[in-house]
Amino acid sequence: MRLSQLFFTSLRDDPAEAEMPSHRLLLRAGYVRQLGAGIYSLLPLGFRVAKRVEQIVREEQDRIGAQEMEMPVVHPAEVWKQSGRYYKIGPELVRFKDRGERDMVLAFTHEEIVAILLADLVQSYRQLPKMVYHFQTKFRDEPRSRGGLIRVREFVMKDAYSCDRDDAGLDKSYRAQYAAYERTFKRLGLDAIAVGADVGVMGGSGAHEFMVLNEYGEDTLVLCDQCGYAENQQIAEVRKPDPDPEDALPMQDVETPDTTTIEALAAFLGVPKTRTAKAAFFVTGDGRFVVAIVRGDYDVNETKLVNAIKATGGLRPAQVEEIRARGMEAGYGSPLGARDAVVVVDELVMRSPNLVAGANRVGWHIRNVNVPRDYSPDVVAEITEAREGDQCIRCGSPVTLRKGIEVGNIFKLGTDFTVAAGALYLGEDGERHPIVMGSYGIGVGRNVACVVEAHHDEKGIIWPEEVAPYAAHLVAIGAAKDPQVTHVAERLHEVAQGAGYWRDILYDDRDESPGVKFTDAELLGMPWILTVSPRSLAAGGVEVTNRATGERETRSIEDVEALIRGEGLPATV
RNA sequence: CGGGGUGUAGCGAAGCCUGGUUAUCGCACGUGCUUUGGGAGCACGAGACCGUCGGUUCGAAUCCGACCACCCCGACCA
Repeated sequence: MRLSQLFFTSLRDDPAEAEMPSHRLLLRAGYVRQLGAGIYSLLPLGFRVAKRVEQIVREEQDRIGAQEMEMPVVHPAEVWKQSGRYYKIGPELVRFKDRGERDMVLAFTHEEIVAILLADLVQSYRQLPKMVYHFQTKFRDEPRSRGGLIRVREFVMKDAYSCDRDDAGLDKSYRAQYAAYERTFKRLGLDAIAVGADVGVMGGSGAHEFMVLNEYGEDTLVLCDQCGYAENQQIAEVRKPDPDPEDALPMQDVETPDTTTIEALAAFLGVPKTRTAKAAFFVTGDGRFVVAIVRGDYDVNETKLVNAIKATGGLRPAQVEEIRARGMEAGYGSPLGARDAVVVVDELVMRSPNLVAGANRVGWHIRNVNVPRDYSPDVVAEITEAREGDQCIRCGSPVTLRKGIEVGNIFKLGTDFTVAAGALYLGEDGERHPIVMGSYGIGVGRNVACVVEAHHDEKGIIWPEEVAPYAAHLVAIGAAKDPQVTHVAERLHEVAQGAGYWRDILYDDRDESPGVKFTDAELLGMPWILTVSPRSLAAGGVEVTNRATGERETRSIEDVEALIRGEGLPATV
C-alpha cells in the first residue's frame, strides 16, 4: 500500500480532547475519527487492525467448536418485551418506531435472538450442545462515553452463546470459553486477568470479567498477590474480624452540632470511625425506600445492596424530603423510628456493639446503639465496599485495589431467556426442558485500544505482529540522489503485493523529508521499519529496524524479501 | 441527570476581560525553485457561516440570554 494513496493523515499535534494514550495515538496516527459522542469511524488502518483482532477471536472461537453466524441489528420490540428486558433496561436501549408504527429497538446484545432461534431449530437433546457467535454492531445509548474507543455507544462485539442441556453442560461450555479467552488475549498481547463479577442485567448464576490493568479503567479490582484472589469490587468480599466483645450499654442521646459526616462526628466525639454507624438512603427502581447501615469506616457497595434486596431498576440516592417523610434526618439518620423503609444492615454492624448512630434530629446522635436490640433489620447482608489493605477473604493477606478495563466477559445465563422464548428440548427422559444458555462477549474496538495502551512508547504505537495492519513500513530516502533507491523500494513493494493481503507493507513513497517519514513510521507502529537509501544500498541492502526493540541492521534485499513473504528474517551468520 | 470546562481554517492555539480597519500565529495544504538519514529553506497562494439563534449597540468573535455540540468528574455501565 502506497502511503501517498492511503485514506489517512497523521497529525503533528495531539488533538485537544484525547486524554488516554491509546486515544491520542489512534487519532494522531490516522486510525480512527470521531463522529459524535461515543461514535467513531475506523479509517483503513484502524479497520485493518480491527479485522486482525477479529480474526484472532474468530480462530479461538472456531477452535472450541463455536460456529460463526450473523444476527440483525434492528429488532422488533416484541422480542425484548417477551424477555422482559424491554422494561428492565433504561434509556440505554434505543427504541423507535418503523413506518408502520411498530415498536423497534436497536440491538443491545443478542440473547433474545439466539433463544428464538433455539426455539425454532432445536427439538431434541440430540441437537445439543451448540455454540454460536457473531461479530455484530451493538448500540447502547450510554449516559456517558469516554476514553476514545474504550467506552463508546456504537461498537462491534463478538458475542458467543452456548446452548446446553443442563448445568453440567453449561459448565463445560463456560470452561471452554474461559480457556479460549485466555488464548485470545495472550495472542492479542494483553495481560488479561479473570475476575469474578456481578451478573447485572444479564441475570444468571455466575460471571467472570477479563480485565486489563489500566489507570483509566472504569472498574476497580480487588486483588490478592498472595493467593491470587481477584474479584470486581462490585462483588468482592473481605474478612472483617470480630470487634472486641463488650456488654451492650444503654442508649444515650448526645448533642453533636454540625456533624453531618462520619469524619466530623468521629472527630467531635473523639471516637474512631469503627465505633459509628453510617446510614445511606436510596430509592429502588421499583419504588421502595431503602436505608442501608454500614459501620462508619466502610462505604456502602450499591451492587451488593441491589442484590441483597433484589432491586429491579437499580438505585438512586434519596432526596432529603423523602428521607424526612420516613421519619429520618439526612446527616443524622438511623433506622431508629424509621417507617415505610426497607432496613438493610451490614453483617459487621450486627457484630459491632455500642455504635454511635443518628438520632434523626439535626445536631443529635445516640451512643450505644445495638442491633437487633434497638431496631430490627429487614435484611442482614454483607453490603460493604472492600478497601485497600483489607484482609483477603481467602487467605487473610492484605488486598490491593487496582483499576481495570473489561476486555471480555463470560456469563452463565441459565434458562431465563430460553424459558421466555419457549426454547425447550425433549430430553432422554421424554420431558421438555429449557435449554441452558451462556453468553460470552469481547468488544473489538475496545480491545484495539487496549492493545495500544499496552504497546506504545513516547514516539507512537508498537503493534504486535499478529494485529499490525501491515507487516512492515518501508521508507525510501534519497531517491533523488540515487535511482536505485526507488528501484529497490518499488521491487520490495511488488513482492509484498504478491505475498498476500496481510503480508502487504506500507510503502512511504511520499515526497517528504527523512525526518517526516521516520517520525510517521514510528507513530504508525508497524513491527518492522525497512529503510532503503543510498547509504543502506552501499552497506549491502536494506536497513531493518525492529520497532519494538529498536534493534537495526542492514540486510540483503533477499533477506528482506523473505521477511515480507512471511518466512521470517533469516538468522545472521 | 448533577458539577466543571471548551467551542475561532484540517490540527494546535492567540484575540474576548477593556466592543471599533480586511480576525492573528504555528503546523498541515497548493504552486515554483532549492533541499533529501531525523518533523527542511525561500517566495507566492488558497483556506474561517468566529458552534446556533436571539438581544444590547451607530458598530459584536468580544457584552447579555437561550439553545446545541464535545470533553472531564460523578451518577450509570454487558
